[in-house]
Parts: sequence; C-alpha cells; structure tokens
Amino acid sequence: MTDPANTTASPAPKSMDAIMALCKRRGFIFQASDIYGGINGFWDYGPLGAQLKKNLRDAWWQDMIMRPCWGANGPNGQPVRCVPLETRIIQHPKVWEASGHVAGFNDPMVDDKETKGRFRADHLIGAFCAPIDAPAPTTAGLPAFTIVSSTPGEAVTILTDDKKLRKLLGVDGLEPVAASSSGQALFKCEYKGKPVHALFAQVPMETLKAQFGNIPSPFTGKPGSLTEPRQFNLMFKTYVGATASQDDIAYLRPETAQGIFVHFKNVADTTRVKMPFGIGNVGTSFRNEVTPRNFTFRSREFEQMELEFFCHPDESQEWYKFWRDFRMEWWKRIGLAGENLILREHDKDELSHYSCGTSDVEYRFPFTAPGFGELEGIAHRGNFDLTQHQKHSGAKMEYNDTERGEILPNGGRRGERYLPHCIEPAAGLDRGVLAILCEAYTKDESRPSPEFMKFNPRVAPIKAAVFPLVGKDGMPEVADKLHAELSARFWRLGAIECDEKQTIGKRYARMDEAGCPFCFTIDGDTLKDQTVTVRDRDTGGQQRIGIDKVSAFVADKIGE
RNA sequence: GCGGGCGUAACUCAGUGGUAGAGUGACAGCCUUCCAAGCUGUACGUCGAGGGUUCGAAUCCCUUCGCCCGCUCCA
Repeated sequence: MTDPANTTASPAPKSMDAIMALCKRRGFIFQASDIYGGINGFWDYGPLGAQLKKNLRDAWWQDMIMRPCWGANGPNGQPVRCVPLETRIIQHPKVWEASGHVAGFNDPMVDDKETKGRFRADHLIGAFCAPIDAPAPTTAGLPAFTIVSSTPGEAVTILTDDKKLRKLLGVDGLEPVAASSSGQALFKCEYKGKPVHALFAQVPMETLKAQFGNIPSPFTGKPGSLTEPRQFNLMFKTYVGATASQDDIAYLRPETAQGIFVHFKNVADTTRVKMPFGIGNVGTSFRNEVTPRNFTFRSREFEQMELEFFCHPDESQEWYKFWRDFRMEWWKRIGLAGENLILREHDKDELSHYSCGTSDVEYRFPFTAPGFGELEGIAHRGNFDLTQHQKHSGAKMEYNDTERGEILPNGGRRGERYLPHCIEPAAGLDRGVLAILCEAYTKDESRPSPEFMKFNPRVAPIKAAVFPLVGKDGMPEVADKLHAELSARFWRLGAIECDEKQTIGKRYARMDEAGCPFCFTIDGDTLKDQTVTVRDRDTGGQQRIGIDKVSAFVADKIGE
C-alpha cells in the first residue's frame, strides 16, 4: 500500500462497516462457512456478488482477450493479439521451484531488523569458538559470529575471499585443522586477536529459536537484531494421490502466470500467433497469508486475471508503457473513474532484480484511506520466467521470429531466434469487485433510498427492473410481457427483475440497494399511449419512452 | 505474530444474574396511479462455539472461533 504522505485531499471515507452490512444484507458477500463460525481469510459471494464478479471477469475477458484494448492498435501499429489459456491450480512442483516461489517462501526465515537482510534459518552458519588449548568446541553454545551460507565449507570460502567481512566480524588467519566432515568444518583462526578453534556448523534450530536475541547478526556481527525464525508458508501444500507421502507433495498455485509460461511454446506452436502476442489466464490462486485482513482484500483464496504479453526485447519498453496506460483506462471505464484510482510507478529500489519497470493500479479503499491498495500490477518481467523454465525443465523456450533477420534472395526473412520479453498485467478479480463495491456505495440522506449502489451498468448484476405501478388494471400483464422481452434479450448479461409487491417507492429503494441502474414502470398512461417511465437510479429522475424502445434503451446503456 | 474492541433476528442495536426485546427489513392481505407512504397480520433466535461457577447465565470466569482497528508482515 502506498504511503499516504503524497496523496491528494480525500473525501470523507465511506464506512466499511456500512458497506459490509449492505453486502451481507443484499447478498453480495457472505462469510465462508458462515454457520460454522466462518473460516479465517475466506469469503463467499452471494447471488448478486456472484453475478457482479462474473460481469467483471467477462469484461476483462472481452477487453483483454477477445477484442484487446477495445480494438485499438498497439505501439507497433497493429491490432493487439491475445489468446486465452486455462491452466491447473496444481502444477508440477518443479514449476514453483523454477518460479522461485518454493525456495523463497517455504522455509523458516530470519530477518535482521537492523539491516533488513533476510535469510533462510537453515543457512545460518555459526562459528563456535573455544580457546586453542581447550577441548574442541561443539555446537552446544552460542556462535561467536555467523555467516549466511548453505554449507560450512562455503561459509569458510566466503570468509576467506572477503576481507571486508573478516574485518567486520573480527576474524583472520583461517587454517583448516581437520578434513571437513559432513556439515561441519574445524578451523584454527584468530578471533578478535586471540587464537581459537572455530567449528563452522549450521546453527541448530533449537538454538536459533531460543537464543535469536543473543546470536550475532551475519550482517553486522552484533547480537540483538535478529528475529525469531518464522515460517512463511505462503504456499498451500497438498498431496497428489492417495498415499500422502513426502514424495507426493504438491502446491496450490500462488499465481496463474506460471501456467502461461509453461505453455508458452505450446501456444506459439499451435495457434499461429505471431510475436508480439499475449496469453491470458483467469483463475483461482491461493496464498497462506500471514494476516488475512480487510474484508475480501487479502483473502487466502482469490481469483486473478493475468495476461502475459510476449514481445521482442527491443520493443518491450513501449509495450510496457502501452499496457500500463491501457490498464489504468480500463479500470476507469469499468467504473472506478474518480480520484480514488491512481497509477503508481514503482521506485527503482522496489523493483524485482529482473524487472525494469513495474506499475500498480491502486484504489483508495475506505480501509486504506488516505493511502491506496493494489488492484493490479503491470510488470516488465524481461525474460526472467522463460529463462527460469528453460533452465529447470530443459525445454527450449526460444521463439523463432520469421519476420525478423536479414532479407533472403527470395524476399523472405532469415528469421531470428530469441527469448521474448514479457509484460505482465496481473489483476486481482476479487479486489476489483471489492473496489467496485466500495466505489459504488453511496449514501445520500436526502434521498428516499439513502443507501444505494452506483454500479456501472456494464457490471451491474441486475440490469433492469420492470414494475407495474399498481397490481391491477392490466398493468401486471403488460409488465410481465416487457419483462419477458427484456429477459430474452439480456439474460446473458445479468438479471432482469419484475416486481409488483409493495409500494413503488419500496421497490425503487430495493433496486437502488442492489445497484440496478434502470427501472421501467407501467402506469395508467402506458395502457393509453404505449409509453413507460424510465427511472434513473443515480438521480431518481424519470422520463417517458415508448415501450417498444425499452430494449434498445437498455442495450445502449449497458454497452451491448 | 503482538495489543485493543466487538460478536444477541436478514440489518442496526437494547438487554449486565431471574419469562430473549425494539426499530428496520422480509412475507401475506387490504389500500394505493411514482419514491423505504398507510392499515392489519405472520414468520424469523444453537444470544458465535465449548466448558465452568450458580437454584438459575445473553449477563460472571476459562478456553476457542470469527470480524474490525492499530502495530508487524506482505516473494
């Protein structure tokens, strides 16, 4: 989330409690496993929420895959080309090794609070020292100093090669005493000027857990700044097959993107797509969040809409900017048009080591205000992922671009082989829904219906409602007919409601809370002149149109 | 992970040791020709869960689950 310091003056934040109450009351969002007391970090969608979410997902699919960027040309002057893909939640475990997810976050990690350095707890090699004439040291006590390394032997090598580090830690003159056994290495050296025996070995986990406050930091040599080893099990573990042994461990994906990289060649080889092109994947992902918080914002199960757009390295910067700008426009057009939406370019020190540009589309949620929360990240990932998968799988990921290379005598091109670069607009579907709910929620005490949901008609779960003003004089029959006509035409996009119960004001109010943009009312005049009133949700205003024009009116408003 | 707050009807909440309540909403009927209007009626509760104290617990104690807030964390 963004530091609130550099934000513009914000309007009074909406009450998250009120939004959550409405979500429950009207069936947008329920707590998962509600009758059992709920389960931390999981939320379900009710009837209106499920349709709202589907409409947002469909909008992404349409505007990113089927007709990318509303039919606009890309920076190369050509229409943008994208194809869909659907990959599994469970992938081969090696996929997550290649992507870096397993290595980075499946081990207990220790942080150094002073330097912000982080390392795997089992990579902390300690030097256990004892005076030269005393019995040989063991790993029972506290290490005199520590080094981050995967093996004791490597730790000694690091020390030997790094004069600066030796000085920092106060050690010098390393000489092996005995051949290193597995997991340990005994050396003679000077520590803070005194000759000692130093046993290099992994700091036992029990020692680290109990004494983390007294163990010297590998970055400063001083104790007191290390944190307790903490398990970052952000990957959901499961077992494939019925035996559930260690060999059968698999993970639920933490992102959909890797499925795309895995199939990059398959798609390129089978669909006649030509560089540049994108592959989109929508699906559920899982992260064992440390702290699920803020309604659905940080859920443990969530849905992503990810596009990986592949292009020639030379064109990657232009495409990065293109996607970044388009994605911002897209969210605006979907209904987040106000000043609560910002595009934020990451600072250099925020970037991953392989990325040469990342932006976030961020929304000012009531619970982040005056700061912002991430809706989507647009990252220039270079060729990092394809390189990783090429390395780990052994499969060749190079693309043969037949539109590049020198011109041959026959007029064709020689072709150029390269690893494409990749631009990744990765959006959170559930976060998008939440942002839309927050943006749509409006409170206006001066209205007969003070609370209402100002959904963009394209995503509104209920597209229109038809009411007979009163339940007699043939009005219900006319309403039923109009309702049937609208349903037949628009059922693919959302619900068309028909309601003759209660007073008209109550029915309008009900639709306002559900975010239905238009209500059509059959009244006495309808029977005489074949017109109905259209009541606008946001203004409460009315106009009369011919009953035969209603369908076209709706189609126009919902952008069909 | 730490600290604070909360949990009673679909929603908002009252009830602090003695028969579980109100408003709103929902539903049915009447009425009603455009904005939660009116009248009548109906339904809706494991008082978050488990245990303890007590003659008796929504209420006191312990445990636990969930949500919210603040720190922390967030590849």
